Amino acid sequence: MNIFSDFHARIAAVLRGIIGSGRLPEDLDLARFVVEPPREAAHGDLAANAAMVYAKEAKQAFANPRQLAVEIALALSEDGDVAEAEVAGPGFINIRLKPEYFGRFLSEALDEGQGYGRPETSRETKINVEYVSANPTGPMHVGHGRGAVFGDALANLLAFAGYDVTREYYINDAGAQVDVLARSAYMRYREALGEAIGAIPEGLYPGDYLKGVGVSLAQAHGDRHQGADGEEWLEDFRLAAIGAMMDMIRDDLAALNITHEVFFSERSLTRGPEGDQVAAAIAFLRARGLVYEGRLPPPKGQPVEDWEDREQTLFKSTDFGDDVDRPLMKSDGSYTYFASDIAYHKTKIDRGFAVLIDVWGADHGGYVKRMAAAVKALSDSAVSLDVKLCQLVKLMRGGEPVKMSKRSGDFVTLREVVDEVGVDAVRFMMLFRKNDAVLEFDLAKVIEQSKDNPVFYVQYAHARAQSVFRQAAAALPDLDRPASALKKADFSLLTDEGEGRLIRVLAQYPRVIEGAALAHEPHRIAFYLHDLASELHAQWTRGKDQPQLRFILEDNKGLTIARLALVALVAHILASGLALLGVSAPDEMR
RNA sequence: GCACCCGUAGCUCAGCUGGAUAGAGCGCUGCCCUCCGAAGGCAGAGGCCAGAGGUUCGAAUCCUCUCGGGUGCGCCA
Repeated sequence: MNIFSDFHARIAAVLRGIIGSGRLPEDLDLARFVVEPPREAAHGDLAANAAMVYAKEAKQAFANPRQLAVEIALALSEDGDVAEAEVAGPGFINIRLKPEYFGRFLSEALDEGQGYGRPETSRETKINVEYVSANPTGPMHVGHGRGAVFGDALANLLAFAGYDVTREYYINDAGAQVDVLARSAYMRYREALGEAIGAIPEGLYPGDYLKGVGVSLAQAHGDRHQGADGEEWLEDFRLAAIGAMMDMIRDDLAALNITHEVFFSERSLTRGPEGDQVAAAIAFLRARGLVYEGRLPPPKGQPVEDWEDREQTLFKSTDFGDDVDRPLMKSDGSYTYFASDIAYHKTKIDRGFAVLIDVWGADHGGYVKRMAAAVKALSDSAVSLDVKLCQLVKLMRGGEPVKMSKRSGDFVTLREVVDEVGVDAVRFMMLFRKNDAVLEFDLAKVIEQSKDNPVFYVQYAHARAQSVFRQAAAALPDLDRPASALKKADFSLLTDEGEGRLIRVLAQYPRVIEGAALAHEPHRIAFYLHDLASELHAQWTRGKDQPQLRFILEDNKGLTIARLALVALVAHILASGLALLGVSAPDEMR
């Protein structure tokens, strides 16, 4: 149950009445106004801006927005659930709800349990979330981890919001880099056969993580390819190395509780059973007059050393808002990465997705416009693409940056971080920041058991709620089994101001979910949970100075049940919200 | 040179797609522990929302420009 959308509907009904009387236009867009929590609690429980939003349309029949507001407020005062509706400021309609309404709300929300907050409107839109898509050439680093956690939480969120979500990973297994990988594996293969290979040559991947691949290649091929002149081993080694890297990446992801439903191979676009899908995609665009042969001006800024002015195959991305048209073929006749990516996104469209979300690193920001242009061109603007860019992660320890030398291949891997601080800390902290803001991740702080550590703070709130139930069972063993009794609690007993605040925060959860899902911003959930935890901790603390505010009162079972119900709902939301973030909700944290 | 992202308290960051007197944590100042969990609690100071225009009932939020920081700029993915 969402009290904001409930009242949005009620106000819309009032507006329809006014439309019926001819004083507002027939085609008024009733989705334009909002019902929201007022900043000041003194303003009531709900605030609506309808009168101001429709000020223009109301000009004929109403002298000013306030007059329209007064009429709406008047109608609302007739509503049995409304205690008071008044007009404030330039035309805000402030609504105070009756306690019985909140009682019904709490009862219904408890009934929904952990499903509380799920949007009431069920949407069946198919959404594809492509995330991670790290190159299969080595272990994942912390930056990859951010995109991974972000994409995963976003997918959870969208699924909770009722969308049909597919989690997908695009394996970049077709370019020159995987040849480099294969050659690097070849060095390790020779090493495994006992050869002294010395330092890994410049341009190859030096990391130790390929040693295992070398060993298994040596086992599989013996010394057959040792000292080979040509590279007839390349194809086999490439496949083996990619396979091993993907296994490693999948393991790293599993350590973060991340699994994808689809792993889509770039190579399969040209070598799969469907034939050359890149050629097909280009032909598709060509048929629409969006591909041509032409010349591109040399790029400004840093001069390109070997710039060669030549005619090339270009996609007319400028027709769709890009800055320049983009090449589809390299000078050696092979496809550009962009061409493959066009074909890949075409498969998403062909597979019936109406919304595409790509999660990339911020360094790929320059690529967004052309991809958006491609999706528009491919779908005739019917499919939307939202590219979420994740900013970099600054790894810290106790306020000091963690040194990483990339040259020696000695960088901190995602796996090392997860092993050190745990999944919960990594996931929560990655989501406790907007995706496009740089994230400082302090290895020391995130495992601190203190109020300063948001991970702990939120998890502790859940543990504390559970602790209340344990205490209740011990203190009042003859209490009616809470689970069944909670719904029927007399919520009118919850008259304390702190309890009122808690209820108001609870009521916002569906709104937060909806907003976060719409904006593709899972961090909003993390911040909301922090607020909710804060409100629970605050109420708990008030019980220290004011014993009558404690959740458990041995001499007042009715009030105790009502308060336990409140705590139960908080716990449900904490558990469900944390689950969306992929963070555990422990029952105790001793 | 161009494009995109960012600029909010001393620091790290929110700000619910345009709402009312801009918030949180840390740090700072001052109080508070016999008490369901003090791994805390309460109160206070701290702001030209980078700057200047514009849009309107109303702007941190939208538009334009300027300044400052980051990212990227055929045949890398």
